[in-house]
Formats: sequence, structure tokens, C-alpha cells
Amino acid sequence: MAYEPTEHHPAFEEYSEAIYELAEDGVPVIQARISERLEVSRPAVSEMVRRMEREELVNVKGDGEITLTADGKELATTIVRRHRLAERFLTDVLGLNWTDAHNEAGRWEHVISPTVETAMLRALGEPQTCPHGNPIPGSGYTEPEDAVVLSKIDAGDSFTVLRIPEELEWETGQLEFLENSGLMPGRSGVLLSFAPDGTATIDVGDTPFGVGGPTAERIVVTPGA
Amino acid sequence: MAYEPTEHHPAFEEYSEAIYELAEDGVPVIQARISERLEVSRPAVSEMVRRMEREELVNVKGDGEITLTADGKELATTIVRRHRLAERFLTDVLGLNWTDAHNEAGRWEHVISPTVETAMLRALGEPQTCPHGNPIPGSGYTEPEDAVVLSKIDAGDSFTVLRIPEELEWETGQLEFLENSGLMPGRSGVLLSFAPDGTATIDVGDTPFGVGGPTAERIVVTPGA
DNA sequence: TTTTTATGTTAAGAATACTTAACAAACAGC
DNA sequence: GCTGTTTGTTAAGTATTCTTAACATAAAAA
Repeated sequence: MAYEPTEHHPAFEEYSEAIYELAEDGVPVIQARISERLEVSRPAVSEMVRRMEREELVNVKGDGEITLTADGKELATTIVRRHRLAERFLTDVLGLNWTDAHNEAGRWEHVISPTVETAMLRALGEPQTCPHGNPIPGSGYTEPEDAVVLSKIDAGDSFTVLRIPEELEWETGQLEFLENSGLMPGRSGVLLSFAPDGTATIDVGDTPFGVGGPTAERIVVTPGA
Repeated sequence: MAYEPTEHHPAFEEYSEAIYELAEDGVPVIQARISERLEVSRPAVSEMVRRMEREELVNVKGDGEITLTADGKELATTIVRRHRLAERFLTDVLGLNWTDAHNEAGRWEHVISPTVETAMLRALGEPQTCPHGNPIPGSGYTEPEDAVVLSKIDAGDSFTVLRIPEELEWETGQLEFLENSGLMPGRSGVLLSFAPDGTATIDVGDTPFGVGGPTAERIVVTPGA
């Protein structure tokens, strides 16, 4: 009870996070992309970006590319860290599935305090990634040198799943599909074949199944079992 | 990320909870009390009560007494349940102290989903009260027949702490004091003496200490060890 | 080159939830 | 009975964050 407003406006947290993750996913950080990811109108983004610029959370380059300032980056990493830590906690401790954990964490990230963050980190044994393999900022995680996207693996070769980028987590049904298919970090499989349209057929243990081209171009793996 | 508004406006949740807990504490439920507990101005409460009346969450009697409708009660018990469950979780699983848990739960109560609620209940073994002894709505808790307030115990008699009502949790430093003093549910002690101003001196294991009259009139205990 | 698409902005407006100032009515104390 | 406190309301205004409509420009496609 009794309002305990967060240090920063909730919307600033949400926008900073979106900017951080767009950059992480290699998507050009422009207003239109933010608008799509947060599902708000372009004018809303336009106004928020102006306000965040005034508050020195972001800078806008001449070509419209948006970058986080030091303050903005600090805010973003805090939120992303809490999001991924919460996901880890929700799956590992409370047994939620990927989809539920992802949605829940999208709200938890705004209410978790430093105290709880510390307690969760300890309870989980200082995890370095979220359940989908994405790094928890500040955990010291470094991506393996040989990490490539699934679409770069040759047909017939084996691979080990590294991570499902944030971008894919937002596609409806995607997380549920990947989790149920067993395509999760740490699992090894074989890339059976490529269709002309880029669809990859893979085998990670159960029945082989197809993964669409755009998805295969985003899932990060390491070659070998 | 991506806004997931709660079913009800956050403020409605906050106000419903305040109304529920004021009634629980035996405080007359009028606008002025809500204003004090939520620390918002009286006009703000006036407007919110009108809106909640329009949404059929509350009824206002002729004398200004505010009562929850069936819908309002459902919303309130949901929030109170999540608050107390979160407190239990934060203290028992994450090791937070009473004060931190209380503050944190004040934010968590608005973001916890039914799925997480169920998972927490299972993880905690279906607890019936929060760490301060207040019942978790829907848990089937029933207060012992012989429950009385601490100030009703005779000097020299022993007692067992039952609960610290919500009202006291809002007084600055109160939870910290009570927790550090060891005045927690389940603990037994002896009421050593009463001062003329109502202050009770008690012994719950360590050094005896005094509890102010108004506080002693609110802490609920059962007679005997 | 002309047209279409993508992108950003302005303008106007709405909902939520606050605030302070000012006022009226009821109630309690002397 | 008068006075001071408690309580609720009106009025006016603010901050945040969103919307749609309309428009301008730039980039891509035909």
C-alpha cells in the first residue's frame, strides 16, 4: 500500500529497456522499432524520446539513431537485469513455464528492489543468463567466441543451443513452441536440412521439426554437440 | 515489457485494500481515514470514492461510512492475499526482514498473477498468515476464541503473541522495533507491569522492554504460554 | 521519374490520479 | 451559545502517458 513510486517513471524504464534490447538484437534503434516493440503509437514514442532526451537518458543522432547515455544505460541494464533474474527465479524456483515467466517478469522488473535482487541472486547461485540464455547484465557472462546463428550451421552438422534472443520472445506463441520443442539453451541437436525458403529442419531429441528462416537467423548456437 | 495493465486500475486496488484493512483493524471506514493511510489529500479520496462508487466497488452510507460491494471485496481480498503471501515469501524464502518485506509486498501485490500466487502457496505449504500473524484471506484461518489485545492481559500473566495488526505496520520504525524485540507471532512472554499511562512492560525472552499504550491496545495475543 | 512505403512530427484531446485553495456543514469543548 | 476541529466537496490546475488525424519528408520500388 501507500504509493512507492519508482525512482524513474515506469515508462522511462520500459523505453530504456526496449532500446537496450533492440541494440542487443542488432535491430536499428529508431522510433519506429520502439513503437512496434512496445506496441504504442509513433507519436507517443516521438514524445517520450524527446522527454528522455531532455532528461539525458538518450541521445538522438542526425540520422534518427537513438543511443542510451550513461544514465540511460544504467537504468536499462538495471531493468534488464531484474527482468532476466526474475525469469530465472520464476522458472527455477516457482516452476513457471517460459511464457508465463516472461510475462510475469515484464511486470516484476519494475517492482524489484536492490535488496530482493541481491537475495534472488544468492538464492539462485549467481546465474549468468535468463532461462532463454540471454546474459544477465553485470553477471560477467561472455558469449563463446564461436557463437553463430542457427542458419549458419551446415546441413548435417550438430550444434548446441546458446540463446533465444529477446526479439523472438515477443512473437506470440514462439516461446511456448520453442520450450515444448525442447529448443532450449544447453540442448544439443543436429541440423538435418534447409528448405529453399530458409526453413531449417532440426532434431534436438524428439521428433524432428522445422524452424522458419527468420527464426533460424536469430537463434544463437555454437557448432558441435 | 509491453504494458500489461492490471485488470483494475492500480489505485482502485490500493483503495480497496485500505478500506478492507481499516475495517479489519476496527477503524471507522470514512474518507478521512483512507486519506491518512494512503497519504493522499482528502479531495483525492473524495474523487476516487465517487469513481469507485460509479464502478460499483463501494457503497457509501448516509453517515459517510464506506463499505465494499461484493466486487470490491473480491478485489480487496485478492490484493490483501497477494500482499500477505508475498510477505511470507519474502521473509521465509528470500530472508528479508519485516520492514523490507512489508515495503516490497506493497508493490508486489499489484503484479502477482494467479499462476504465481498458486506457485507461491504451494512452495510455502499453504500458509494461513503473513509473518505478522494477519490472516491470508481464503486460507481458512480462524482466530482463536480467546484472542485479546495485549492491554487486556493482567500484570504478571503470560501470553502468546498472535498478530500485529496492519495498522501498526504503517507506523515508521514500528515493525523494525517489534521484530528486533522478538515480539513476533508464536512467541510467548510475560506481562510484567502497566504504567499509569498504559505503557506495558513485557518480557519475551531477552531484556524486558516497554510497549506504548496505543500499541498494546492493538497487538493481539492469547492468554497463557 | 513517379508512386508507394516508411518514418517522424504537430495538433488536439482523453484518462488517470494527483495537488492546493476555499468553503460549508457537523461536532465537540468550554 | 460560541468557538475550533473534523470532515467532505468544488474548483482549478498539473503531470504522465496515451490516442487519432493530418501532414511532411525521405527512401524504396515500379
